[in-house]
Amino acid sequence: MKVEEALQILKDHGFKYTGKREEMIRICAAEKRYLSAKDIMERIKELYPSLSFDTVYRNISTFVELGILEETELDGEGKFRLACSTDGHHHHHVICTECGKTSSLPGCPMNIMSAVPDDFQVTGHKFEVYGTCKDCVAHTN
Amino acid sequence: MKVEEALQILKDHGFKYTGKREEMIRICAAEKRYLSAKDIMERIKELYPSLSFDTVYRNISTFVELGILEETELDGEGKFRLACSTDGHHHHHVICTECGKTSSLPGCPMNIMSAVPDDFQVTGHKFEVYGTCKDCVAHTN
DNA sequence: CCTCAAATCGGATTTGTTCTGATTTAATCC
DNA sequence: GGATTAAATCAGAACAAATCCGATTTGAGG
Repeated sequence: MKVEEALQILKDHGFKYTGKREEMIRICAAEKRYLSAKDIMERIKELYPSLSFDTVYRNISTFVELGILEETELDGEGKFRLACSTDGHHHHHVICTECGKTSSLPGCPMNIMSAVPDDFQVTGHKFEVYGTCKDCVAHTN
Repeated sequence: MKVEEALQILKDHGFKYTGKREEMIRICAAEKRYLSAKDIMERIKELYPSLSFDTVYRNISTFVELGILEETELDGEGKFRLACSTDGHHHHHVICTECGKTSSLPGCPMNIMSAVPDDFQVTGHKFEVYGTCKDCVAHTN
């Protein structure tokens, strides 16, 4: 997803444009990596030194609800990255547990889903591969 | 996994036997369901009314490290269930997001893993299907 | 039994996140 | 363009899950 698309989605849903929102999206768009709320805070401080965490958290959850950001959970805290599903097919990621960097995996093991017992109404699924990326392996040596 | 197996694992690793540990394992063994630390606390209060969180949390993480319990995260809190991988093949679950109830899925989409880029050293993976179980669907109607 | 490390207690503390009420600001309408 | 208004932001309090701490108890081995 591109920054402009994300801003359009916000507009289409009647949300106001603010420089802070755009900057948050830009920060997420800048890296193929999951960022924590704290990471985003840190980066946004350059442009908006007095941004409160409330704003960051509230905007993040708006973005997640609108499908602008994807969420996962690492080390007991929420991590976020710009959604990329709209770029093409539904797919999943390998995630570096050290730095959050991601890489796409082709396809989705949805075929298994046909084996889900009838007494469950499926609402979603998560498939994530965890690992250590080249850079982080190097660092720990 | 059976309660006796779990206790044996503890013994083999030089951990002491305590009634509280056994009871925690029994509680988890009693249901094919993910329980939160709070759930476990509640249930154990019948036998041990004055158990402290610390004990529950510390024991839970010991159990997870030893592979006695499996961990996941729902609604921003850790949930746990007795590991069942040792019962047979490596597999995954459908999880009811309302009550934590689980049902097994056959196989694992590890075949996709061959597509993981070389610059990632894989350490683990998670595949979970989420849904609402029959009972919980009925409840919300 | 005695000893000692491990386990537990109880409460304080930390950390990530959400809430609240007051203030500011972007979009709309005259 | 200026007034209006609902949304966005702020600052800090409040919250909940989880961890840490020093003091006390307890299981296992000698």
